[in-house]
Amino acid sequence: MLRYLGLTSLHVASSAPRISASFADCDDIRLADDHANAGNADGDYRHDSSIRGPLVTKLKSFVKLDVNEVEMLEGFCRNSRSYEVNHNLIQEGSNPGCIFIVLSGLAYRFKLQPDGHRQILGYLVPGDICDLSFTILDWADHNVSVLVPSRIAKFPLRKFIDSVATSVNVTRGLQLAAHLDTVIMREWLLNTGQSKAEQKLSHFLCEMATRLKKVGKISEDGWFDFPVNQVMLADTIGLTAVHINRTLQRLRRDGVILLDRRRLNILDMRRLRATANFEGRYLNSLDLVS
Amino acid sequence: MLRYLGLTSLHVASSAPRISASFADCDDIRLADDHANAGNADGDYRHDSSIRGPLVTKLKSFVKLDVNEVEMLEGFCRNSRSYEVNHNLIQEGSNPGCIFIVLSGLAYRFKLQPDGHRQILGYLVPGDICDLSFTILDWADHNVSVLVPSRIAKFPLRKFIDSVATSVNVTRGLQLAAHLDTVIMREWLLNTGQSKAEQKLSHFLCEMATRLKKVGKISEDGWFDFPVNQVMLADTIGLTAVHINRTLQRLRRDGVILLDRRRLNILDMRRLRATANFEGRYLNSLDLVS
DNA sequence: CGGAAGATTGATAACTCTCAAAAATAGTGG
DNA sequence: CCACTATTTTTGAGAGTTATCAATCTTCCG
Repeated sequence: MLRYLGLTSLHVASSAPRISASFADCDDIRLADDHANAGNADGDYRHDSSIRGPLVTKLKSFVKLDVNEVEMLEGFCRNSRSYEVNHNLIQEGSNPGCIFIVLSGLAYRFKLQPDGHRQILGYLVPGDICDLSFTILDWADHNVSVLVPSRIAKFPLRKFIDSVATSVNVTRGLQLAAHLDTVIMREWLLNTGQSKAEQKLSHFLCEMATRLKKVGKISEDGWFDFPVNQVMLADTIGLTAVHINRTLQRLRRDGVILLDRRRLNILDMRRLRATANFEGRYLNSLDLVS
Repeated sequence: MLRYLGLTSLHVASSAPRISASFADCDDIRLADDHANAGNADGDYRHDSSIRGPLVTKLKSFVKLDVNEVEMLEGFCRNSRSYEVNHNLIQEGSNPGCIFIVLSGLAYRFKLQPDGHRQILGYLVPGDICDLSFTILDWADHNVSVLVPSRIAKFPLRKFIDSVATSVNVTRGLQLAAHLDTVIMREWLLNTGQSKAEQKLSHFLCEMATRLKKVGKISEDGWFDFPVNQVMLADTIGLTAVHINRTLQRLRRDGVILLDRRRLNILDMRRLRATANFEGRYLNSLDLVS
């Protein structure tokens, strides 16, 4: 029952004014290991997500999985460790030879240009894999780094490909996961093409909130860890940090969001979505209808 | 030998001041049909590209193909027709049930927002397929339209998937083609994140020139059809048409490009690449090393 | 020829960047 | 727990870039 206590304490903590660890890895370490072989009967999703780890939760939103398939996915996550801030998981131009699965924390994809410009290309929340495209070409065209202390599983690419091939459902689930990455990227293209800073920023906040909510990282009172600093926000949506700062201030002044010490609370989602022109559908468009 | 005459006339025409048809479909119609069953021995690539059609050329840059595999690809292109400007190939939210292969001309992917903003997400040059992701999910998250009169092949999705599955090389070639689309999209994200109009526009021109050159659409004297008007350029890189106009003028005044009546000539590629921070490597990174 | 679409121009407003400095916060070791 | 440093956030002023709007000119096409 210790495991449940661990979970409970997490949930309780989340209504306290500050959750220091929901993004850090300490909470989830035991979960990932203790419950690897659990094989519980299907419960509700919130329950599942905590017990089974985020990868299973994510794939279960795409496809039905039997016990063996869940076991396979958990096997991918068994060998995990904690990475410190700024650890480079994948280097542009390298051949990683393995895939990484984010179990807790936050990672990001980015490119660097000779002129110093850093463009952030995407974020990886718990349950996300980097990089499924290695099953096609084991050569990275961009970097992946860790944003906060994160627990991340590593699994040999060759074994991964062979395992996945044994299950139609897992194969399809992972294909859909990869496709969702593409869909999100297209939405980013749409968003960065917008002219106004407030709209771009709002859209990004909407997306992150929606994705984090899906993996249970937002507490009931609406607060969630949001460790993306203003320089990163700038490199994400293609503005300067100073301008990000002023845009955030406007959102705060208008009572749309609260943002303090790397924790965010969206007070007026309706308004944020409106200014963002945010249609969350693309994030759920691949989900099972059932 | 009529076929060769057809080719020759195309090549000759390309050194004349104006090539009216290199983007239009009339030239390629016969090629696609007449040579579907040619099965020539391997010649040099330039030769292949004209005779075999752009799809085979493209995949041959990724993988080695035997006669049967070439035949399969040509089979995909056999049922082709000409589409007029602005014909909508794929509608957001629809289930096309087939794939389209651009044989000649130019098509583009785009999204429309409620506020009227149109974002162009990518261009399809001859040899490009839309959309390989339908093999995963037959549901379009964006639109695809035709920019100039274009010859485009249509092939049933179900049959496509089954055929492809019979060949390891074709499967891998198509996977790489899909992956290249992703790589290009990431580069767009990098590019649209840049701050300066001149850089963004230059980068886009570099990319299009490089891709079109690869499929033999640029004549020896450097001219090529470039039917992307200033409104579309604006919607591509996220600026207004007026600003595009002024940026183009600067590029012309500086002697970097010539652009007249939908035909473009890049006079100073070195300078264009420099202002664009363009590293064409990403476009060739999946090619066979051989 | 005549209308439609596309390109160009000018003036002005709005937005975003740059630079530099100060304030607040986070992280570290004593 | 405090002191100290590094990082991050905030502020201000001014310059530079881009958007907006409306009009004119050019090209395209039937």
